[in-house]
Amino acid sequence: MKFQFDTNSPIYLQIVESFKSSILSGELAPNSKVLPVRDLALEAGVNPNTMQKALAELERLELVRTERTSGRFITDNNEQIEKMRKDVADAEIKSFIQRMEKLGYDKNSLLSIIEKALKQEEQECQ
Amino acid sequence: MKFQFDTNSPIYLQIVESFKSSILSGELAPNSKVLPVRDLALEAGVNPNTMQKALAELERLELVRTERTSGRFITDNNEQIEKMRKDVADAEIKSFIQRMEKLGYDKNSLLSIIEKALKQEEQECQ
DNA sequence: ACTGTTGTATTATTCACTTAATACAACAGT
DNA sequence: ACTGTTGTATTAAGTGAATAATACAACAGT
Repeated sequence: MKFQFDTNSPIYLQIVESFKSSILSGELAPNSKVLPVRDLALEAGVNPNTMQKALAELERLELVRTERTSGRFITDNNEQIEKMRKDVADAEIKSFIQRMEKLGYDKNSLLSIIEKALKQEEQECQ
Repeated sequence: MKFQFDTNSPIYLQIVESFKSSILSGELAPNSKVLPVRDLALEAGVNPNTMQKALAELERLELVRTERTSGRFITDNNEQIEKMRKDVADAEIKSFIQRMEKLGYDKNSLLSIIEKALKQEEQECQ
């Protein structure tokens, strides 16, 4: 798990978002073990305190649980995961539409533009 | 022009983005006059220094020019505006697709989800 | 020439994020 | 019981964003 940070928002929040996506997509399986804080910090190239802050936030979101002192685990609440996944996707879409509209694209033009972008990406991946 | 800031990225950058969209969409007409820094700061509820920093960045991006001491004006370079608008939209779409894919949505499911969201929003606006 | 409006520069303070270096607490495995 | 691995807490220092309070510089309009 490699992180690439941008300088314009707190690192720990970028870590939270990265984990969140991985958990919601299932890339990190429910109930699977999370690496120790120190290892994760080393891997991501950040201070252990920063990683700890990110994990504490993930715990607050109930995406991760702590079993002192065996370590941390991805939540096993599949319903919660599926619900959050839908909520996050919904928010993502809404914010995307809003930003595109502020750029002057109306709802009609949006669909065709996205279609074009998707087709282009498919070709590039081949 | 009202701003609503979130706490997780620098205010001055959020201001830059807001102006940028308004300029690229044409909401702020080319060559039109920009309000004085102090007024804008007051309107946005931020410190004049913060607004000044945002405007300096917009100038660096050549979206705004300064005529000391008449004030600031939106650029009149329409080609540049149109080019930037396309570039920004393209980046916006790419980043959106990438984030949705990290959430586990493949390209096929994306289109239908967006269609649904667009239809839903149209109804809500009526 | 004067005055007001404009952008710009300077200095200081506060606050959150980040790093750093430790120390402590709880338990699993032996 | 011992040891190592885990999470957690604490204190300090450095950095950049934001605010605050001024002061200065350049010109337009009169």
